[in-house]
Amino acid sequence: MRTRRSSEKITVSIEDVARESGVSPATVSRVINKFSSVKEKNRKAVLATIKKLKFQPSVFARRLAKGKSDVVALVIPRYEGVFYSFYVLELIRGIGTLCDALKLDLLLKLTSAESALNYTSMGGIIFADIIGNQCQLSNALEQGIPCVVINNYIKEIGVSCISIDNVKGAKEAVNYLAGLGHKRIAHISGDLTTQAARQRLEGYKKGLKINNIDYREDYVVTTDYSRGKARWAAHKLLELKEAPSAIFVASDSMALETMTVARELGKSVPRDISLIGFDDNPSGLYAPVALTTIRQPLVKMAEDSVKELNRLMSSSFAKPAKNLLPCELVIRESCASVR
Amino acid sequence: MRTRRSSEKITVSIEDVARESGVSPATVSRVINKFSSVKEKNRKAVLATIKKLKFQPSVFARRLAKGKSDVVALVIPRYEGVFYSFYVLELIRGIGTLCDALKLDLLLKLTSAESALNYTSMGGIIFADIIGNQCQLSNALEQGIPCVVINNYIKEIGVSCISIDNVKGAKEAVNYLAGLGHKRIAHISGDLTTQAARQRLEGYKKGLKINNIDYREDYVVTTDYSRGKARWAAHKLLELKEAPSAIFVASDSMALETMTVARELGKSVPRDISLIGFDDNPSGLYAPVALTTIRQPLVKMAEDSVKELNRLMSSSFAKPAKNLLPCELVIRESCASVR
DNA sequence: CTGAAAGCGCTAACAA
DNA sequence: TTGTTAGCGCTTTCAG
Repeated sequence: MRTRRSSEKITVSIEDVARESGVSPATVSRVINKFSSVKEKNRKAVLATIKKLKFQPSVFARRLAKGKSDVVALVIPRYEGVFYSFYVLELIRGIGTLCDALKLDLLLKLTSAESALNYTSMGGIIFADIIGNQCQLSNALEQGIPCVVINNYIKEIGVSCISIDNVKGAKEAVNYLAGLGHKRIAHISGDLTTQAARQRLEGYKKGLKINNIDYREDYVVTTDYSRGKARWAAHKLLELKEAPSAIFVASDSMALETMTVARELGKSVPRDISLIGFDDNPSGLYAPVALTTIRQPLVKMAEDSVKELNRLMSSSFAKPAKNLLPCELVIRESCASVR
Repeated sequence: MRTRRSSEKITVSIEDVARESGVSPATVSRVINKFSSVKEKNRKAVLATIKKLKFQPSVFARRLAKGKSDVVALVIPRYEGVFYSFYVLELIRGIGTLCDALKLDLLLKLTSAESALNYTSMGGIIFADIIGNQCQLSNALEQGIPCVVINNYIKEIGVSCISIDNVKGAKEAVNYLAGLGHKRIAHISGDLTTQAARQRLEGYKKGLKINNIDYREDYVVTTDYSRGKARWAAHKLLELKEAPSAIFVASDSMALETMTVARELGKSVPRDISLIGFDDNPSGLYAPVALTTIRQPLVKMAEDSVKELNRLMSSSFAKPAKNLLPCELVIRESCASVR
């Protein structure tokens, strides 16, 4: 006897379709799953009833029976300033669009680094970054769930990584400034708990070395990527007795804040101070002086991450792959050469 | 006999926990679901085994058995320019954070307006906007799924709406300009297939009327919210024989584009042309001249939408509610008074 | 307070 | 080519 909890929501099941079409549930299932073995006549009948009854196969029942899930979880560690970084939005855009195309469900996990995830619903996980949530990553891996990490090149663990060459990008930025004749080049660094910030700092140092410029501790100020901190850092640098003539800033949004501070202090960009950012945030285009920056291929990273995850999800034999994408110097108007 | 498909993924089930703790599956289930009836001793034992075995209850099995889902789907119609509007990101941020807090799963559906959704997985739906996807909305409603619509005040249908008072906001913008002495006030409108754009246009007209300014057709240019179109519209208006002295632009990103065009044409903002936007996009702060704008409480809208959806999902008797939030004039530097 | 047993809606052998 | 049947892992009466 069919007991229905109450008349709350009327769900039409595969059995209803089967009865109505005069076939067995199995045949209906075969039609849904596009088995070629079903006789054309039956297929048509089933398809017709499905439409007539507005039947939609229960996603949960199907996943339970199949023993696997086509859900991609996008885990975004929630830290101060993530959302001002332009980074996340582009990622979501790229990942969301591709998931839709590949008929994968996208589960958005905007969560604190410590919170435990229930992995049973996830067919695979994309980590937008690893910031204090290594634990989530290693647990997932231990559970045998395919994972892709964006923005972090992790050598130690066998996990797929899609990241950009931050060191090279930063080096290039400094190189460019040095090429314009700058000797006093400072750096506003991001949150050093992120690998990207650490690598950009490293690239900055390398860039100096290549150009035989001595590293000065007072020329490096560390922030948490937030605008507030950027403002503070900009003041610190611009009010230095021997102020820098150029600053490489670890993100565009912070570079824009720096530009604002400079103007408030009566300094002209790029005449008095050259500025170069990182991200290619479109806001940089609308700044008083268009911002020179390092562009990272965010949408490509996003798409690659889904493709890679899909590959891992499709075959249990697939081995994780590491991928390092190049970034590109975008010259606009915020840097001048010094005579 | 337990047949396991292959040794692919080892899942530990509620039965394993039961056996290991010397109780029945039902008791384990009761512990998981925090039934107060379980004897303390048993609860402890079960909890211990759960930890020991790293057991996580299968989300799918649970949903199937319970017959309901705690998944919130956020449907974002994918149209040209959605992602440049700042709007979406703020929404995702607010919704994502609150869903996490309420332990609701967030399913992101970045999809074209025509594509059919499988509603069986969704406990409720938030529509980020209704743009050509009325069909998805009415189907969902017909299936009895709780829905909340953001950014659209739909009178005709019994569905919860969270929107802002676009008409009033636009009126206020025009009022402000008129108050500064402007008579030649133009409008760059957004995509008129969106309700927001239509209402802003309406508010613009009302604002003119209140101030006894005649409506001129050549002073209104319609776009699709994209930057390219904004550029075109700006040219069209600024190169008019009798050019306007002020423009109310339907979005900040378009206002910024307009500002750029004005400067390219050698016009100074706000001396030659006053500009006011809509959104309070932070980019406006970094513009050559800080943008005056109308602020909409996006994060509040986002949070309210989740709360409202949660209310609807919690009780099948809950009736949909309509909510109109006010917006606020933010005066910065892009408008000047005319003598 | 606990356990047995019957589903939830679908898939996947196995037979026919 | 199709139907029968036994699960997938959990919840939920209903007894006890």
